[in-house]
Amino acid sequence: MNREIERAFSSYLRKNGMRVTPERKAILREVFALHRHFDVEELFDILRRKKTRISQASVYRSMPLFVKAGLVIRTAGAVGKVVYEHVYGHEHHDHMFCVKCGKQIEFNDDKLEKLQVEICRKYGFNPEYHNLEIDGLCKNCAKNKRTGGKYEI
Amino acid sequence: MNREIERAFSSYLRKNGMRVTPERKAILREVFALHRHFDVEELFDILRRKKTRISQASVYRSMPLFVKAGLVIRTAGAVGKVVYEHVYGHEHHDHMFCVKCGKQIEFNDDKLEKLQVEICRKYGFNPEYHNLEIDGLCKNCAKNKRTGGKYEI
DNA sequence: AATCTTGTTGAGAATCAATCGCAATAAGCG
DNA sequence: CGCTTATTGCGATTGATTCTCAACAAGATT
Ligand SMILES: [Mn+2]
Ligand SMILES: [Mn+2]
Ligand SMILES: [Zn+2]
Ligand SMILES: [Zn+2]
Repeated sequence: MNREIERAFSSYLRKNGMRVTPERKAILREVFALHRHFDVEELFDILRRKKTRISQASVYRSMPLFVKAGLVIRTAGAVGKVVYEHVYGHEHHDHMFCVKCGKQIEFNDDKLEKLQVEICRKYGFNPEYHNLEIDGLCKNCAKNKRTGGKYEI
Repeated sequence: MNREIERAFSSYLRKNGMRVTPERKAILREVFALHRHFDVEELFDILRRKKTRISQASVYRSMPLFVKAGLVIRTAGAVGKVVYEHVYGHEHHDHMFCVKCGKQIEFNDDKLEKLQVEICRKYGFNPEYHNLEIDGLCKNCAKNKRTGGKYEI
């Protein structure tokens, strides 16, 4: 993981009278080693499978800190589940999600971003953040005709 | 509530070998009397405050039926909570959500919808449904300078 | 380096939403 | 009116997240 990230987080902690602990650093390291969306359970499993003896409670307690520090966001996942993704050093993107095979496509369209801002202006709304998830069928699943599908909406 | 909705739902039930019960009808009636996003807890409270003696389990069991029948969707709410909204007879719309006062703006922009379809085509993706939530500050809250805010992201 | 203050940790209990199991009930059909 | 079987209510259960609290340790102070 990047030194820069660790420094950014430590700085955030100190600025808010919190402490830099090995647990927090270890969790953060895993978050940035995971290049996909994940939930706390997955993250905890990974930490447990390694030597670390970090408690579940600490993982749950750390996530909101990462979010507030601007390093991680809560993002799109199966509806109703809390899912995270690291964003520090990444560009903003939106998602397509195949309801049949679970495939996830990340995309970024400049025209779309601009259009959203424009629409907000019409409503006098000040956008800070947005989340767009398009559900449907990926190229593969679209041709192999639809059947059941484990990721029902 | 509209007779038409009840008929549509009854028809869906019969078509699938399920039964039309007074409980299901009562829950559906409340869902369509509620003109905003809601979670199961709210819905159950409303039902309980009225004469009805419908169990929580029945409410939880009914929601997926309404969704499958195309009368209701799971939609945007505080991230991580399961929130519903009735859609039968309503046009598709997206949401802006004020993180300070909780105000919700529903909007529909044709250009935005078309652009999304276009982007999907580029990825060979077959969109079926999408969910766009823009978080930020509403007109009012934007001028009254930002402070805390009970609806943190 | 030793000491002090106070934020943090781990473990398990507690909480909360959602689901389940089952006996009693009642929808739908002949 | 009966028969079949889906549905209900209730309480128990699961699963995720939060809380409690005593032991610990980060970071400031001397
Ligand atoms: Mn992503
Ligand atoms: Mn809406
Ligand atoms: Zn697919
Ligand atoms: Zn507002």
